[in-house]
Amino acid sequence: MTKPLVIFLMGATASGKTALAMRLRDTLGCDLINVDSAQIYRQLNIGAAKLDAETLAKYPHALMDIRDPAEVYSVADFREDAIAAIEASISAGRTPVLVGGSMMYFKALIDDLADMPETDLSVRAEIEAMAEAEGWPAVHQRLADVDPDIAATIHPNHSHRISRALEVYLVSGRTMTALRHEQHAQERVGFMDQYRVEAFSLALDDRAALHAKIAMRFDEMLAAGFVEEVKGLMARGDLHLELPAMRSVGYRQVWQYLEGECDYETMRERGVAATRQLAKRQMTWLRNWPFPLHSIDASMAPDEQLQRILDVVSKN
RNA sequence: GCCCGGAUAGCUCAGUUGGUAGAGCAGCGGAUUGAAAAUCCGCGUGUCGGUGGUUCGAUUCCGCCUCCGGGCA
Repeated sequence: MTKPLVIFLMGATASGKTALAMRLRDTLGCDLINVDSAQIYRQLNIGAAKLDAETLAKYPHALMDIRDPAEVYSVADFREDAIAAIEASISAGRTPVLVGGSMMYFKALIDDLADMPETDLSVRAEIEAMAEAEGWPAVHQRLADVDPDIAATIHPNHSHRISRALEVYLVSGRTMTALRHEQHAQERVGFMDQYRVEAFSLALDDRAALHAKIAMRFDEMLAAGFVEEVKGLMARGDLHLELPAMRSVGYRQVWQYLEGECDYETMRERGVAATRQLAKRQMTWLRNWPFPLHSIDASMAPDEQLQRILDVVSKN
């Protein structure tokens, strides 16, 4: 019994992964599944580098436009949705292709997540208030009192991770360490055992060229009406900068510009810099990925990129 | 042409009462178990504009030069 093929197309921002995915679909007739934490949201279009509606109709992506920007989508939500989409594709006799740059989403997919309580926003707010009053190192100390093992792996300033670990304990009465032990003790069938995963890493290795491309693309977004798009989101009245959707690269900077925090040119520079930093973090994930990736340099000709995937996939 | 103020890291600037210098941002590397395009950690040699002088020693004081602001003509 051969395992069903699942293709990962993991790329840093501005590496051309969307174009490659479209060619792959043209060639193999595969199903595209979005792995981008910003494209999950409706109304995040230009700044999220989302394909236009017309193209999306021809190249449908599962898990795209599935949340309102006021909502919070989590990596656990993603894992569940992605597995459903993968299963649907396979049972329809096609090959699922997961395309995107949210590396933690890919990571959670292959490694599974421990069975932990979902985020509780009110508990998170309590922890936030605690940090406000005493500082994160103090909150970290509280975490160390109940779960020293996890605290030892988290830096005293690492707000989000401290918050989450403490939240798990406050909500469930169980420590993250204990829950992770349980996870590892279970004999669950792993993602990698279940599917034949062929993972491709797409990045532009020439850093100067990558930076130039990022700047160019951000300018194109501005020319396409990115500021207007954010203005529209602001005008809804129910969105704010604390929401994950509005913290996305570019959206945050344009939002701050619209609030008068900086001038246009500064906004542009900050937006471009934030994109560069995102690409760098994505490349850190790819460089240190737990299993070997088939790497494709983004400067390769499109046909060559496609051929590289076909060569790997057609083996066996 | 004259007067005043600048010239220090890729950028904005601080500083050295004379002993060759440090912040923020950017950049680079790393971490990552329900916010992840998030969040956090680590990394700072740069003819201190040029050139002469004073000095044991000048980026620092003095002269001249160059460039950039502002003012007066």
